[in-house]
Amino acid sequence: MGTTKTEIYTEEQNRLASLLKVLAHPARIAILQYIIDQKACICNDLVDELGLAQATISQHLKELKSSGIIQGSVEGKSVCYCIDEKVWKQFQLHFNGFFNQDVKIDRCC
Amino acid sequence: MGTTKTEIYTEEQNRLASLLKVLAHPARIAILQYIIDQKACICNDLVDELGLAQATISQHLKELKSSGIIQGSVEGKSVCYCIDEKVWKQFQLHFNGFFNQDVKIDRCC
DNA sequence: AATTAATATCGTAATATTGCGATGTTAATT
DNA sequence: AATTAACATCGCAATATTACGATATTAATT
Repeated sequence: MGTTKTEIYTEEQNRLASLLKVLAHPARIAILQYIIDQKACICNDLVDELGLAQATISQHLKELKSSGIIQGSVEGKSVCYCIDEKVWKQFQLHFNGFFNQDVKIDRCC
Repeated sequence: MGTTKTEIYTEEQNRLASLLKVLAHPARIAILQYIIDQKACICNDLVDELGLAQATISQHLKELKSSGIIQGSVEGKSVCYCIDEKVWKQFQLHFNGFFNQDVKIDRCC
C-alpha cells in the first residue's frame, strides 16, 4: 500500500505526472526562475537567494538535474547550472499538449 | 522538519507549485483526461475505467474539486463531475506564464 | 602540504501522500 | 419501510518527500 499503481496508467500519463511532480515544489520553481533570470548560477547563489540549507538546495538541484531540465558543468570548485534548452522545449510540448487542448463542456453541471 | 517552508517563497511560486501538485499524479491526469473526453462523468465510471478502489477515486476527485478545476453536481444518487472551464482557463494562464516564457541561454554550460 | 571553498551524499526526523477496507450518508427503488 | 446504488469519509498501513546537520569529496589557494 502507499505506492502509486503505475501499471494501470498509460506511458504518457505516467510521464506527464512525473514531469509535473518535479516542478510541483515552490523551491524548485524558485530555483528554475532564478536560473532563467540569471541565465545560470551556482549552488551557493541559491543558498543565499532562498533561505534553505546547502544540503537542501543540492537535493533539489539533483532532482531537477535528473529530470534533465537543468544541466550542471563543473567549473573549478563550483558547478554551473543552467537550463537545458532542448529539454525545456520538450517539457513545453508535453505541457501544452495537455493544458492547451480545448475543453468543450456540452452536458452536465 | 519535513514541512515545506512556504514563507520564504513568493505567493506566485507557492500558487503555481500547488496547482502543479494537484496534477502531479497519473490518476488525476487520467481522471481529468477522461472527464475532458467524455465531457462529464460520475465516480463509478472512473472506478470502472481505472482499476482503483472507489474510496481512492473519491479521494482524487475531492482533491481535484478542492483545487477548483472540476466541479460536481448532485444528480439523484450520483454526482456528475465536469471541468470548470473558467478555472481551467486560469490554470492555463498560470502555466503558460511560466512554461512559455522564453529561456535564453547566453553564458555557461 | 595544509587550508579553504563549493558541492555532494548520508542518515535521520518530521511530515505528506497513496491506497483501500470499513463504515456512514443520501436518494431512488421495490 | 426495507433495500439498493452511488458516494463520501474515517482510520490505518505502506511509502514518499522535505529539510538539515554531519560528513565526504574535489579543486583552488596559501
